[in-house]
Amino acid sequence: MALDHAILVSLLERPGSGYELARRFERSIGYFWTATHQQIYRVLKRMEGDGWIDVREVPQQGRPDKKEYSVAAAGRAALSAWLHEPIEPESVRHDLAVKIRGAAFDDPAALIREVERYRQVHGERLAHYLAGEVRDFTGPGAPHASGPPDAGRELQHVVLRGGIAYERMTLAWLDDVLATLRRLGTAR
Amino acid sequence: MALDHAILVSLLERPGSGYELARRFERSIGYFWTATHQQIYRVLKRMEGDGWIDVREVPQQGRPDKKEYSVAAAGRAALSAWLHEPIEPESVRHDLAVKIRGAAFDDPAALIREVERYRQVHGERLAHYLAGEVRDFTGPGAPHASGPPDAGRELQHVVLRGGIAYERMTLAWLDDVLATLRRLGTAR
DNA sequence: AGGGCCATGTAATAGGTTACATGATTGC
DNA sequence: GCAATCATGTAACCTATTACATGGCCCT
Repeated sequence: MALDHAILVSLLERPGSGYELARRFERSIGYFWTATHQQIYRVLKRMEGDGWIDVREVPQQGRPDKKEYSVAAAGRAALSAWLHEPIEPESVRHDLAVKIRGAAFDDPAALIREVERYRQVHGERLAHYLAGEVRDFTGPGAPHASGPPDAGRELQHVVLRGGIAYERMTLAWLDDVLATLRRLGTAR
Repeated sequence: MALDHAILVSLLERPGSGYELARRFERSIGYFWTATHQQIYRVLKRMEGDGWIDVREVPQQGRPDKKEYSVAAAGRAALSAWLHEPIEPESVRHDLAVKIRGAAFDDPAALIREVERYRQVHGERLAHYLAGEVRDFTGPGAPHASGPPDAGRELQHVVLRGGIAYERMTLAWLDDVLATLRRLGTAR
């Protein structure tokens, strides 16, 4: 279970409310860990009960008040313990791979449209990551573009590079899949 | 939920027992979908109840008897329906990415050993996939190495190529991560 | 005698998804 | 007036993981 730890990391990077965390899980952190607001509120409540995080009620005008969470000493210790604990590389789950093998018992050509849709989603994700990279890391207006090396920044960048590499690899593979499906469609 | 469908595909490729399916999920099918025997037995029972699969008791000598499952007409129809249903590309979950961003608040150098361990596991997976590719698809003794194009075979191969591409990409990224961590370790 | 493989399962717990629920403000 | 955004939550259900449980055969 790493949702706890993903939330702790996000709150260390910047304290925020459950709602704000949910938004981050749709963007940056969400590139490599997903969570819905329901999950987040549940985990926040549990971590607050365990003394891992502190809450501060923040009144706002023109908006509902919010609870701003920040990481407490116990939470930092729990994160540190987890960081030093070995974890096994997870196996992937690809619906699409199941569908491709299943297509052998159905109509392979019918899968082409589905694969094209996948291709488009991954193309959009890649464009989004690349835009984020320019904005936050490599572009001229990027924060601390020239300055002392910042560990947090470097680490965020290397994670983003992983996302970019993943999307590029996926796009190339989807092209391979499409070529294979088209070949099978015309072979007979 | 695609475990049902992954099992149906596997049983279409070759009927087998729950135990055999569990072994397949450690290998071939398991490259892109994981499941433990407990999950598999539960789903088999449910699919049998729904008439998606048929069972045949197979007595064996020197071994416990087994139940051999095969896909029934209703199961084939359910698979076909799922194949024609659009699915969203799933988001990834990478513990390691959480750890890398978390390392900014701990000791980045302490992560090096963990990343090296990951690197080794992925290197072994790649070697395993490549050996399987030679054995089953590209090697001289591969079945149907020369012959008419076989859709099932081609589709299994393109899925395997996806696994190979994934492992290669991951290894390259882990090298990038290691270089970044080492740079941060020596920078101060 | 002990470990590993074959073979099937139950039970408890944790984690994730979906649907429902409320209510104010801002902009079109 | 309607939709979107901000903000928080409950409840039901489904899925997945972990631990426990059994028992025979084969090999060293």
